[in-house]
Amino acid sequence: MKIGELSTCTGVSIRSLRYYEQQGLLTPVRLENGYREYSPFAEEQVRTIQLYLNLGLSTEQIAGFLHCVLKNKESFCEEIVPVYREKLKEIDEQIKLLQSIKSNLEERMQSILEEQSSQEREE
Amino acid sequence: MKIGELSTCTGVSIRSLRYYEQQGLLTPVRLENGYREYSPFAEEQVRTIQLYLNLGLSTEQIAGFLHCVLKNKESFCEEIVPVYREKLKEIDEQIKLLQSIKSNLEERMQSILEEQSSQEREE
DNA sequence: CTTGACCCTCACACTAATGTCACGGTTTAT
DNA sequence: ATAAACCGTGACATTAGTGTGAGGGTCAAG
Repeated sequence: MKIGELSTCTGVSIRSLRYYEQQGLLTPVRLENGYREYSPFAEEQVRTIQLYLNLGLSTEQIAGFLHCVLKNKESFCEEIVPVYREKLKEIDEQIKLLQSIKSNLEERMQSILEEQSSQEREE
Repeated sequence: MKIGELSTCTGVSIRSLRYYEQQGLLTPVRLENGYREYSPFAEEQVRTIQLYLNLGLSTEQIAGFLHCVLKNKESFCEEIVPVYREKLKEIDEQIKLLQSIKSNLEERMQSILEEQSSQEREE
């Protein structure tokens, strides 16, 4: 399978496929003419990469356990647990920050709206 | 007040003060020697900028209402309401996304831990 | 043999605020 | 007069994944 086919059947851009290779996530062989040749398993592999990217993991983190996940069930890969834990912690912090900003914004919004309506009554 | 003093008394780096100027948030006059001279109000102005940056607004957004906020009470500035609304919408989307990723991660984590403990019992 | 559809590499752009370095002028105190 | 402490501009780096374009090789069908 050449890169164009893999791109079409996965919906991932050629640019991204080459980037994943550069990050060590894909290792196609090269034909004599220099073209990348992907095994049939590459399709699933790309979908797996996308799955983890959508979980907010970096290519570097994914590179750390991808080889294991592709051979075994995810639950067999101990490498993945600390990554999940770290990501969860990070997400919790982000949510907390966003919620505090949200409260702050809502309060300010409320003050403005109240004051504006009281000004209207005075006019 | 020169830039070093303003930096010291606000805790904002000189680099950032110059950047704010470039973004139209600060407009110090220039002395004959080319040095920036800030008015005494600049200190409050910088604190105000920081406040809005910490609410996650961009310098461009801040530039849109800063002049008003510095002259009037915030509640007098209608320009600010749509910015707050937009930011709130954005934050809600981010929180939603983070929470769905969080659930997903927690489920996966749970599966792994359950399966691992069941494997231990088999050994 | 030419055209079109592939493929290759390299490299710059993007976002946004900040850090940092180079290079050079100014002011102040000794 | 010289050194230290300021100030100025300009430019590159950072993050991480992706888009995009240049310039050029390959291959298959007509």
